[in-house]
Amino acid sequence: MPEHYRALQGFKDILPDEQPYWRLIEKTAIEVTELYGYRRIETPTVEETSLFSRTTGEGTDIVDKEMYSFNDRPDKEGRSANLSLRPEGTAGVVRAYLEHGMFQLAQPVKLYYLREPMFRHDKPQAGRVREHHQFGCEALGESDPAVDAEMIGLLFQFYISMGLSNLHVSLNSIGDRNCRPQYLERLKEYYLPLLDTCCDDCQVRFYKNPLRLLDCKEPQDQARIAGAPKIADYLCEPCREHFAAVKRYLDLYDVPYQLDPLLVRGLDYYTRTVFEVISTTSKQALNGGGRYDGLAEILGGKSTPGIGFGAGFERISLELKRQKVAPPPEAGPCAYVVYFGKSAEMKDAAVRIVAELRHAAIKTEMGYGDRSAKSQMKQANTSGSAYAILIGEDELAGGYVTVQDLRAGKELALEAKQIKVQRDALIDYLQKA
RNA sequence: GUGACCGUAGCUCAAUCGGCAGAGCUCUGGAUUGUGGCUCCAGCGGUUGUGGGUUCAAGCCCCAUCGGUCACCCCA
Repeated sequence: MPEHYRALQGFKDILPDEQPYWRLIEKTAIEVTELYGYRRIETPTVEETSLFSRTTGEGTDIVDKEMYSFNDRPDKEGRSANLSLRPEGTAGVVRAYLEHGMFQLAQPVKLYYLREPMFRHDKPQAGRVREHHQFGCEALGESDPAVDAEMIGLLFQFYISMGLSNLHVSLNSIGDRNCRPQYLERLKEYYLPLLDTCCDDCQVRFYKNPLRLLDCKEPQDQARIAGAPKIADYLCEPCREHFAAVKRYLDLYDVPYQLDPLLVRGLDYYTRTVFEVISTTSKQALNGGGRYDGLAEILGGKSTPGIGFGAGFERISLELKRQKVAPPPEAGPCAYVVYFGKSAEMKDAAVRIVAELRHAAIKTEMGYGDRSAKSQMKQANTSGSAYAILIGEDELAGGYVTVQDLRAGKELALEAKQIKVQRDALIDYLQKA
């Protein structure tokens, strides 16, 4: 047993000082998604492993190397299901859509999830932890490219509303099951004669996931990538039209975007539109998303188009700090009750005042532990409280309290910043102050 | 999974050639027995990540291990 417990590698405490950033993200996300007609959904953190392996894809790193999977306790027959902490949000939402018959509702069904923990057993680094939190949207049951553009527009508005800039939207279409296989053949034809000069990773990619050949960062392979056939030139007519419409609608939404023919995304279920929003300064993707028109069928539902994205709280928070966006500060208390003297009667009176103020929804703190008057005043000051409510022998006897304005400077004489307020008039006084 | 750098008080960091583990901040108390920010004093706080090794002597050198940071892979 360890002598001192520590959070697990890649698992982070989200401390009070960090919370204002997360609150800003949450507040903005709720405002913007609901503006666009999305409704909140929360799905379980744990699902059957196969839900992810069948959708995200065998062969992807997420499924093959990074899932937290375990056997459940066996049932009466001794069978135990293999479960996983979810590595991403889309599969669970689509499962819920099918399970609850949401295909019966008016389509599309537009859903969002917020601050949902996701788990991937990666090696931690900047903007990457093993338990991370995502804000995501999913629009199910509609293939209209207006939905694609709307979602990207929503996302862009979300970032701008928080005060971020220096972001760009990367956009591509990776075709569908009609045209992508043909493109992949052409890509492999192109790469085959060059293969033995490619980097080791690309040798593997060629067989495992040829689309990712375009993702290679090795300098030596950049020239080959530049000369490779582009999927945009091989899209079938429906995909081409869909992509053209997405771009047109994005213009109507005033969303600036950059076409990136090398953007392919790592999850198997994507079709047609794929997008990321990338920080220009850190080069890191704050979110990733795309259309997944075949996903519901994989899960045994009828063919249902869908599109979604997941955005990482940790990365957004990092970017807010990098861009020096200050979240709204936490509100300090309005009143800080200070009591002079250590009699039980005195402390009872102090506790009673604190209770009355809090019941009246006035944010109130008090000194604890019978600290000295000076010490309590110091704490009142550092708490950021607007007023100190002083109660001592005189006040107790006279049925009043002394209210001291802490925002007034120390230089002011006591009389100038203190006022006697009758006990039963205190709430009224503070509410009007 | 691969690689680089780094682990000293709650936080930020000192410690000369290997020679008594320190400071600032925070917190607590005090500087006229009931009055805030500045100042001053004091206190709390450490098995120098852990385990070995070299040495008269290790925070410092060596090995291992754990952890952190960053990059790659991958991805939010």
